[in-house]
Amino acid sequence: MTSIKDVARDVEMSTATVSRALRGLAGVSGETRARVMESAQRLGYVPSPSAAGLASGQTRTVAVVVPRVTQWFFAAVVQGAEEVLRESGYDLLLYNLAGDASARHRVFETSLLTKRVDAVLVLSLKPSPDERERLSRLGRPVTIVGADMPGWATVRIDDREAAATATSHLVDLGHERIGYIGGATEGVLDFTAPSARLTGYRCVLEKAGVESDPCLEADGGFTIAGGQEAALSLLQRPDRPSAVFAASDEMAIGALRAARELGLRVPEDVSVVGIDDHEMARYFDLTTVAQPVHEQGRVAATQVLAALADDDWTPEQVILPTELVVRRTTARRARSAGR
Amino acid sequence: MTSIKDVARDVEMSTATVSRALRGLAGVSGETRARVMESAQRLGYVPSPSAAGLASGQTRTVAVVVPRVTQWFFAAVVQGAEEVLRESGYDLLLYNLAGDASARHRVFETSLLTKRVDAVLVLSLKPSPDERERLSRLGRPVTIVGADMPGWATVRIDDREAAATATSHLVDLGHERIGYIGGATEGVLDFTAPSARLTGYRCVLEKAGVESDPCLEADGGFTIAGGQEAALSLLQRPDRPSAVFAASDEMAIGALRAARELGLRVPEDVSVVGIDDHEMARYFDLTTVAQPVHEQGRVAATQVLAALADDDWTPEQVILPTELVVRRTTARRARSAGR
DNA sequence: GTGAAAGCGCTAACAA
DNA sequence: TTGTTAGCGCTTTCAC
Repeated sequence: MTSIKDVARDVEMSTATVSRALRGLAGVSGETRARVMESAQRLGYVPSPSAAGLASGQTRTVAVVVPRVTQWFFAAVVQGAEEVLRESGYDLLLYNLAGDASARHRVFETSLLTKRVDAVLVLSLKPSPDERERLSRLGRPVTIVGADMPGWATVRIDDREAAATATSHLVDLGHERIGYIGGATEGVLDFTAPSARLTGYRCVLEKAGVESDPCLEADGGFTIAGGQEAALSLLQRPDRPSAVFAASDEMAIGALRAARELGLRVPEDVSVVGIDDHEMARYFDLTTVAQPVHEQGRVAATQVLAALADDDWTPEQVILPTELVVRRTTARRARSAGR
Repeated sequence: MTSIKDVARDVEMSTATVSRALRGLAGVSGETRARVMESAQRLGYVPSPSAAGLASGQTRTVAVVVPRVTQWFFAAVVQGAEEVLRESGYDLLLYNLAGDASARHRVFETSLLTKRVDAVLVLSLKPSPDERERLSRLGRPVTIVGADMPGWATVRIDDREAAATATSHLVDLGHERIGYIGGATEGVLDFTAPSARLTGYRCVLEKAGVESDPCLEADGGFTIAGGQEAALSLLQRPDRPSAVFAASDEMAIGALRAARELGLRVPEDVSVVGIDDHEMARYFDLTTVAQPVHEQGRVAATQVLAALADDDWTPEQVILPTELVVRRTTARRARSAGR
C-alpha cells in the first residue's frame, strides 16, 4: 500500500506539505500542489481514514440511527441524508434498530458511537433523558429527524397541524364520526409524532363541536398489519365511523384493506385519509397529507455538516411544510353512513 | 477521553496486556482480565476504532453498495445484513447509488473503499469488468447479492427458474398470450436478473408451444411507474394479452394500476403475476413468486464474515429457494379474454 | 502470563 | 511556502 511517505519521497518534499497539498489547504504553491497530485495519482495513493482519523480526531463519518430501514419513510430520509453527506465526502454509518430494544440499548447505552463518528442523525426516535445525556456527552452535533425535542436540533413537520389538516378535510366533507388510528404514544421506539397527531385530531373534532369518543381511537402501531387490525375493530362497531384518519399512510393502507374485507366501499361507505404521501399512496388512490420525506434527510444532513463546520453553531429547529393531497379514498359523507 | 494507557496505569499493567484482556485474547490470567474489565468499565474507557484500525489494518466495517435504499427489496437485504454484522461487532457503511451513474463511478472507480472497509456487499449490480478488477484489487472479501457472477461469491435466487414458475402458473391457467414486463438487460444499474427472468419467461412459452411475440415484451424499468406504463402499452393493444408477468412486484403493482385505469378487471380480464413477494403484495392480493429477501442479506453478511475469519476461504455461490404464492390477481383464462 | 518497544499513516504545532 | 517533530491510541512482535 502506498502511503503519504511514498508520495513525499517521490516529489522530494515533506509529508506535511504533501498532506496539505492533498487536502487542498492554503499555503501550498500551485506548482507543488500539481506535482503532488500528479504523483499521488501515478502512485495510486489512497489516504487511510484510520490514520487521518487518529491524527485529526475526525472520522468524516456520520451515524444515522433508524428504527427500521425497511420502512419507506426511513429509507427515504436515509437516502436524502446520504446524498448530501456523500457530496461533502462524509460516509454514512447505518444503525438499524429494527424494532429491537436491545439494539437500541446498544447504540445509545454503550458508547458505540464514541470516537466512531463526527455527528449523529436520529430518525423519529425521542431519546430518553438518559439517552439524551449520553448523546450530548458525545460532544458531537446531533440532529433529530421527525420528532420534537426542545433544545435540540430537529427537522420535522408540524405533526399536530398535519393531523389537523387531515381531520379537517374529513370534517369539511360532512363526517362526524371519525375514527383515529395512531400508535403508542410511548414505548421502545419512542416517537413524538403519535401524540402530536392524536392531539391534532382531537382539537379539530372539538372545534367542530363533535364530541370525541375514545372508542374511536385505535392503535395501529404504525404498520400496515396494525392499521388493518385497528380499522377492523373500528369498522365492525355497530356505531362505526363514516371516516377514518390514520396517522400514517401505511396504517391507512391497512385500513383500506380492512374495509375491503368487511365489504365496505371506499369512499362511499367509509373515507380514509393518511399522512406521509408514501410512494404507494397514489397506487391506492389514497388521500393523504404529504410531507417532504427525502428533503428532511437532506436538511438534517446539511444541518450537522453546518454544525461541524461552524464552532459556534446553535441548534436549529426546522419545520417543513405539509400539504393535503386529495385522491379518491375520501368523499362527502353519505346520508346513511356512520348512522 | 480515557485511553488504554489510563486503564493500564490504573491496573498497573502494560497496555499490551490491557489490549489483550479487552479483546478476549488467550494468554491473560482470569484475574488480570477481570481487573482490566472492571477498570475499563469504571473509567468509562471506549476503544478508538481509528487507532485499532491503524494498528491492525482492520476496520471492522463492511461496505454495502445498494442501487437505491428506498426500494423495499434493497432495504430488506440491508436490514438482514445489518443484523448479522452488528452481532459480530461490525459496522455497516452504506453506499447508496440512487440511480446516479456518477455515484456508482465514485464508489467503484476511485478507491473510496480502499483502507475503509474489511469487506464489501454489492446488491443487485453486476460490476463491469473494470469494476471487477478494482474490486478484486481491494483484496477484501466481496459478495454479490442478487446477481450472477461466476467466480465470485454470490447470494441470489434462480431468476430463470423464478420467472419460469411465474410463467408456468399462467400457462397452467390456460393463458396463451402472456405479456412480459421486465427491465433493461444492461445499463447503469446493471443487473443480471432481468435477462435471466426474460429467458425463463421465453423458455416456458416455447415449451408450451406458444410462439413468443416480441410485441408482448415491454420494459418497466423495475419501478411502479415504469410497470404501469409498460402495462398500459401492452393492454391497449388490439391483441392484448390475457395475462401479464412482471419481473418484479413493483412493476406488477404498476400493471395492476394500468389495468384499473383501462377499466379491465383483474383477474377476470387480465391476470397479473410478479416476483418478490414485496411487503405490499398481499395488500394488492398479488400473486407472486416469493424470494427470501431478508435472508439473502443475512447469508451474504455471514459469507463475508466467514471469509474474513478464514484465510483459505473460497467463494461460494448460494442459491436460495423461491416459492409461488397464489393470491387473487391470477385466474383461469376467460373464454373471451385475450381475443 | 506479562512487558518493552516499535510502529501503523497521518495531522498539527512550531520553526524556518 | 515548506520542513521538523511529535504525537494520535492502539496492536504486535519479540523478549522474558
